Formats: sequence, structure tokens, C-alpha cells
Amino acid sequence: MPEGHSIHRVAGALTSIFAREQVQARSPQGRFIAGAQILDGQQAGVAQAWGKHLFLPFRPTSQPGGEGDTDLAKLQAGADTGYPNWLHVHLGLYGSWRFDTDQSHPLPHAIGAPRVRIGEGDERVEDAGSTETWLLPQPRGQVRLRLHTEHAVADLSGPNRCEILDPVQVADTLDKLGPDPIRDHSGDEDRFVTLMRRRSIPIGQAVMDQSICAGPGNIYRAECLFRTRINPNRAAKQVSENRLRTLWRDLVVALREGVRDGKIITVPTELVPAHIAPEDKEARRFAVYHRTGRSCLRCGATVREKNLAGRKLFWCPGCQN
DNA sequence: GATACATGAAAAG
DNA sequence: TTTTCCTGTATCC
Repeated sequence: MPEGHSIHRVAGALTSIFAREQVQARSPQGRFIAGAQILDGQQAGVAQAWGKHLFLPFRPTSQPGGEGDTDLAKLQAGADTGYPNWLHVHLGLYGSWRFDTDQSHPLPHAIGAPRVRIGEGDERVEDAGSTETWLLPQPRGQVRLRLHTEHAVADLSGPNRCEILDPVQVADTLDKLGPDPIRDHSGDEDRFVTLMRRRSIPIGQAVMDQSICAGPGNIYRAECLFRTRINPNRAAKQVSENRLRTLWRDLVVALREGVRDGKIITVPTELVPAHIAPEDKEARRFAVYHRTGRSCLRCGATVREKNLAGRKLFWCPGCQN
């Protein structure tokens, strides 16, 4: 259940273990055999994330060329990256990446629904890729795609999307996405404001609309609207430009902290409870998310919950106006 | 053993 | 607006 910050961490992990390496690809589960066959034996480039979308570029080892620049903004503008095959993964609600490495690479933390590492405790097998000092762990559960070298393995389970795109298709995918606060390129804040002010849907819904803003999920939308005191039920176009700018900047801060920390902690320092009730452990991490019926850490009003477009929305009716 | 649920999004109605 | 897809875990019999 990852929001955008997790995907940027996945990109970092995949880059650290696979970039510039020749990678073996398999589909232990069997649902991505043709795709794995295309990637198998190819050289990976630097992985990229845009919102919740992950892109890992590949090219045949026979293909000449230098480093190759996999920057998505340049690709979107039509530049040749030197990589013909792009693995595109969206984890959806319960996809996950899990990693194992030998001693040569730091072990990336698992990302997604099952927050456990592969490797430890798992049965190991002498498989292609195993070395004298490192045996590949047996795939656990439904592994759609396994990527590995002699030093590291990444297992992908339960993705919403897992496909191979050519550069034009990658650009088409990016065209449908709004600006990503983690990337925060110049002009992104203006674009965010423009897109928001065109919409009559509640801003609580708009923040999660990936064509307006790519990256925030249910937690960041609740927490950042709380932090900026915006009522999520208000129509997006009805929120002042100033407050929209404040919201964008808060999303930039919150999501980037998420990338840095590897977890979502959004309670402002001054609101962190000195001591917390046993039944309210979440209060240290979240101000409103999953705090229905509890007292607002800022104003004391009772935090509310309701269903909005199929997802649970949490907010404080006291201080979000 | 059901069953509900999850930090998502697209398709179907 | 509802259904569907993808998987694993928690919780309830």
C-alpha cells in the first residue's frame, strides 16, 4: 500500500542493485513470462519514479552506447534515452517489492503490502544467479517478476500494472500524470494550481487525482489538508490560490520527508503528544488519518471519517475550514 | 475456513 | 457509482 514516496525509494533501490548490470528476469508465478523473456539478459539503466509509477529502463547488452540518460522529463520531451525497453510497474493497493542481497550491496527495505524482507528464514536454492557465497531465496507467494544478478534479487508481487513499454508509450503514460511534488520541477506549482482551479470536485478527492498531482495517496491527502487547514469537502476550484500554493509546498515537504525516512510521519513537531494513550499509538505518526473519534491534536474537536469516492477520508471539522 | 480490509486505479454500468 | 483486478494479513467464527 505505497504512496509516491515509496516508489521513489523503490527506484533508488533498483538503481543501486541493478543499474549498469546485466539482469536475469523470470516470472515464477507465470503471469509475466513473455515480458520477463524480453528483459532477461539485458542491461538495466537508472530507475525513475513519477508519482506512483515506476520505470526501469533496459537495453540489449549488444547495443552500443554510453551511459544513457533516463531522465523522464527529457524522455517526455522526445529525447533518445538509449533504452528501448521500459519496465513499467504500478503497485496498486497491495503490490510489493522485496529485496535480498549478498554482502556487496546494502539490503533495501521491502516496500508495499507485506513489509517483510525476503531471504531471512526463506528456503534457499542453487538457482541460476546463485554463487558460492550467496544462494537465491526461494520465491515466496505470488512473485510476478523476479529480477536478479549474482549479488541481488528483487521480487515483485501483486502489481496493479506490470508491462514493458517503448519510450513513446512511457511518454504517453507521463502525459496523463500531474506534477509530482517529489520531483517539483520549475512550473509545477503553477500547473498544480491551474489544474486544481479547473475542478469542481472536493479538494479531498482532487489531491488524490493523479492527473492533478502525482504521488499523494490516502494518508498524504488527509494529513496535508489537515496541516494546511483546508476543508477536504470544499470544491477544489473554490480554494484560494494562496492556499493551493501552500498545499503544494506542504506536499513537497511531506513527500520528500517520506522518501528520506522511508515511512510516513506527518504530525507537526509542535503537535506531537508528549505521552499517548495506549489506544492512540497512531497519534505520533498521523494527525487525522485513522484517528476517527479521537480529539484533534490541534484544536480538540473530534476527528471525522467519511467515504469519498470509494476511499476513507479523515479530517478535523474544527480547524480545517 | 471464511471474511474483511488495505497507503489504487481502471472498467463497467 | 459500482465492480473488478491484483495479494497478503488480521480477525472472526
